[in-house]
Amino acid sequence: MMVESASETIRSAPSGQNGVGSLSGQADGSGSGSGAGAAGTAGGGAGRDAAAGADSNGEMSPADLLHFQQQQALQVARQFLLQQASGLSSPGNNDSKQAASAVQVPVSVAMMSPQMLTPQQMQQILSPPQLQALLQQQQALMLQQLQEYYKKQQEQLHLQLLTQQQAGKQPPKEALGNKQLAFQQQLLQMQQLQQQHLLNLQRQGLVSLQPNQASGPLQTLPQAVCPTDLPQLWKGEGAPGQPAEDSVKQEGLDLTGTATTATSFAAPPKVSPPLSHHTLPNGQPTVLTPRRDSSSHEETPSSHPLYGHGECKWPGCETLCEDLGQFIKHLNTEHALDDRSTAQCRVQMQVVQQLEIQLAKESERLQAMMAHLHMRPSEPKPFSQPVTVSAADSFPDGLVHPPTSAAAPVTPLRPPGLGSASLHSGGPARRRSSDKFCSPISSELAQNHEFYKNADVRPPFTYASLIRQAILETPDRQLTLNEIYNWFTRMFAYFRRNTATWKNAVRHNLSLHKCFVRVENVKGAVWTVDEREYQKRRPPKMTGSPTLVKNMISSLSYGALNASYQAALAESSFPILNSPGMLNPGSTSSLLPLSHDDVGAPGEPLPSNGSSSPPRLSPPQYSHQVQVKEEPAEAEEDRRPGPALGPPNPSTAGPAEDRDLEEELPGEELS
DNA sequence: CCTGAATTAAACACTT
DNA sequence: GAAGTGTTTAATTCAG
Repeated sequence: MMVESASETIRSAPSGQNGVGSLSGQADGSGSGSGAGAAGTAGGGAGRDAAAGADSNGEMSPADLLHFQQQQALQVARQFLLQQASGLSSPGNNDSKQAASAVQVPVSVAMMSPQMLTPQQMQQILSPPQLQALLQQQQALMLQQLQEYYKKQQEQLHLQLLTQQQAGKQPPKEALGNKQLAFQQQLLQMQQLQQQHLLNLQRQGLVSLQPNQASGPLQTLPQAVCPTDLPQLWKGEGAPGQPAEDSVKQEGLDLTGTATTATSFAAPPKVSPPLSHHTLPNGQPTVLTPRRDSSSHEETPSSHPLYGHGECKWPGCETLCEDLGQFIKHLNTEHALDDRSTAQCRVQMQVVQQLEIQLAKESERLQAMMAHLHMRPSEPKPFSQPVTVSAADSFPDGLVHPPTSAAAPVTPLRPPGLGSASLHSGGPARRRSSDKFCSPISSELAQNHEFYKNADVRPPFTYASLIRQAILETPDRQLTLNEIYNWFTRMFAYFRRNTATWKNAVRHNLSLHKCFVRVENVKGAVWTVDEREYQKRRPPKMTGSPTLVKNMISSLSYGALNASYQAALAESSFPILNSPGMLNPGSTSSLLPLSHDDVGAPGEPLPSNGSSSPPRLSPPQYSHQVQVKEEPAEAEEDRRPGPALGPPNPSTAGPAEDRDLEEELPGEELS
């Protein structure tokens, strides 16, 4: 299986280069090939290029390999995610009859999405002493077990890693083996992450995974639960549209006798202490419910989270076991601590991680919504923040973390604020809506600087905006072509390869856009940016569709969550929505740079722009600017590029810009 | 469906 | 002549 998928991915990889855009890339290749039939040269070129791509893949570099493996791991994770999501509806399905094993606690608790319960509610449900005792008991128990296992695992993993790394040094012959090893390493990383996550969650008390799943990632889950549905979940009505009645009923009967939030949450008290037969192979009990058979709670109720409905719930296993004893035996033999198991664990970890991230997002969104509506959230971010942080910081071992960027461990392949754009959006850099309306390249870049620097992910900006950024970042706002190249390679890992392509694109953009002005300098030709031109070329879209502007503004101001907004969020996870700043309604500062860049405030917050005044942009100004910004630009277009950059923000950049231009290009251009 | 923007590829001219 | 730089054209894709 490994082999097949590997080769397949390799095959498809060439065109995409970054794997992401393989589809469009291929289409491109063939398209231009056939289309270029008319133009003989072009066709030949395309063909040759494709061949070259294949070549380069034949001898995949280690980096490529790793990248490809990352993609694959993610793929697998996504699949699992889907599975888990569909199996979600039957949360506590597993037996509760049996004296609950330690793991069971979180199971039942999990269903109730505790993070949504206020302390008050909890107190209503349980008497304080009860609650206290319960919590302590469970937490201690879980913690102990998890830590124990985690420790063991660590040692094992370490050893494995060492051996793997050694083995991985062998060259071509064992390419395949190496791939597997590397893949497993990836998976190991994931697993560790997951373990840690679980620990953290447990520490935070009563936090479990089920709710996350219930609110699954909008991007991936087919039956994603929209935020408005969540309350229903809290009420114990089961996942909407899912045949979860059985499990719910079961849970209710066994534990509490009712299915309401309150009572079902009270279930845990029954949970009896340790008694688990052996150390649990993985600390996350709830997730491994089968999607389909979850409703049929036939045979043996078991105390093991990995055992249910007479079969092993280990991912991809489904081995039938007569009873618990047999299952335990099976578990110990088939799912011992080996490479495969750890790999699978790792995948599962990724699943959980994704879900947690999603939950965090939703929580934050809720916060923002409530803030907007002047409601006071009863519980300010139970663990939405920790989710992100915990993965990164609470890693005692430091064993196999991606040495890349800080962002990498949490969201391996995508920049924190960037969402899935680079992950599974169509082409690499094509169609970057973020570039148009949402993402301020400067702030986005500042935030994810490390990420782009290290991750081989194509930045979601247009060449033009990147070039501009490069130029504007310099003190004198001018760069030679070569310096621009260097900036690209310095700032983005992605541009460290494929040089011919993007360099050509850079040159092309420099020539194509009027906003880039070539200036003969003492030391040769340098390129500068004509901000006015740059701004001019963007507005049209905004002016063209007032509704769009409106939507955007409302989004920015946390207005109604209209459908398009949701869709956009789900689909592409706009940076603007995900960026930390945006999640905090109060922080106008984060909001400002955002628009001020792409709205085109000429005065970019540059390190050293002596002339234009960077620190202006007060909120009111900003919003005003958004709405009006077109006018000046267009008027300016018709008229001459005079001092009229419009009322909103005239004096700042306009004149300054002018001065710059006049200085650098003696009047000639600006036609 | 049309249009504009962006990307990619390629040819060509010019300079070093 | 090769390499780098700059300009231009064309094809394609995508979003509005």
